[in-house]
Amino acid sequence: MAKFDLFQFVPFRLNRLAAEVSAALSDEYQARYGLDIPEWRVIATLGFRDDACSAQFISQCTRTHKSTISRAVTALLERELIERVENEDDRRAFELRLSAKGHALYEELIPRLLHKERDILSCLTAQERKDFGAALGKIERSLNLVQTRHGHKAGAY
Amino acid sequence: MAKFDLFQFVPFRLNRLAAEVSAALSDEYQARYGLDIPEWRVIATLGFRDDACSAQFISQCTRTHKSTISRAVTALLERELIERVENEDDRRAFELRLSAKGHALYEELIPRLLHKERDILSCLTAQERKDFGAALGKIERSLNLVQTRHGHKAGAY
DNA sequence: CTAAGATAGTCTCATTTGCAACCATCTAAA
DNA sequence: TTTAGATGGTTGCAAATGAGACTATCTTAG
Repeated sequence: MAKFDLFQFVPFRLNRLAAEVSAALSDEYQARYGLDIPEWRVIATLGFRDDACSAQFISQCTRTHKSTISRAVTALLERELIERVENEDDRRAFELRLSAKGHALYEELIPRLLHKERDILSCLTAQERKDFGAALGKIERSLNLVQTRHGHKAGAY
Repeated sequence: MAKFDLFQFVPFRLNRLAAEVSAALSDEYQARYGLDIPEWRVIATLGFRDDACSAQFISQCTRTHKSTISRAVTALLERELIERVENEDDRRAFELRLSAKGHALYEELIPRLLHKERDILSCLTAQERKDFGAALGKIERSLNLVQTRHGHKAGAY
């Protein structure tokens, strides 16, 4: 059998790398702002979109379980970082959006995170970064992880 | 502020991708062989190395908490997939190695996993795969995730 | 209109995991 | 040697997470 090298095995490397990068970032949003990962994902999704969106939407596009998102939403509502209003068209769903306070946090946090990302990727040349991103994109598309313009997982509809 | 795009944010993408790839692989080692992720990591590390190694070593090179490894080792001992012998030089540590049964499982599992990996990366050209691996390597090295020939985390010693 | 099934969100429960205390052993320094 | 601190491994506990039941609401077929 061809010798197997765990440290060359891409799934393993992705896991390890993702864990490490997350740990590096959590210094920013966790230690400084008291956000855990699901909460940060809610904030990031709401901040990214100008209009409101549902918990379901956040769950789908961040690939986080709906119960996890539900808890994060509850916590963020209590901290008044987001707002929730009834959806007139569908009273099961709620429209979520950042509050002014949440938006301020978002605007403060984003540059820090982008800076961290730049740090982490600074070991690559500009071309390598571009190629790396493109490769990630290809793999994402082939695994059906990508969002369409309207934020729905391609292939899920 | 420059508009932030969560879906272009590499840390987020790595997390999502790693989770998805792990899920795809766990069909193999979980459903088929009843191994969870930490157990698979123990098996993979022991199978990769010809000689025995300690739980501590596995913990370090897979970046998995030592208590998690300890539990995985206990489970694998019970299933007789690995063996543990006292280390004469240091009676705190144990030498771990695959049992014959464990080795058979390893030999059976590895081709399946490599096949899955190939599937996942088949959306890339050979050159892109090479470049992607190289980029991962650069990032790993810059984050100090890489192992030396003797299996120690570079920079940790 | 009604019934059956789908969907949004919450909640409870079981599992997983990290943390940290702990024990045993080893190392180094006085 | 003695002692203080480091290290390998285990375990109890608490926090985080996913599965899935459940309620309320919506949709669609008849």
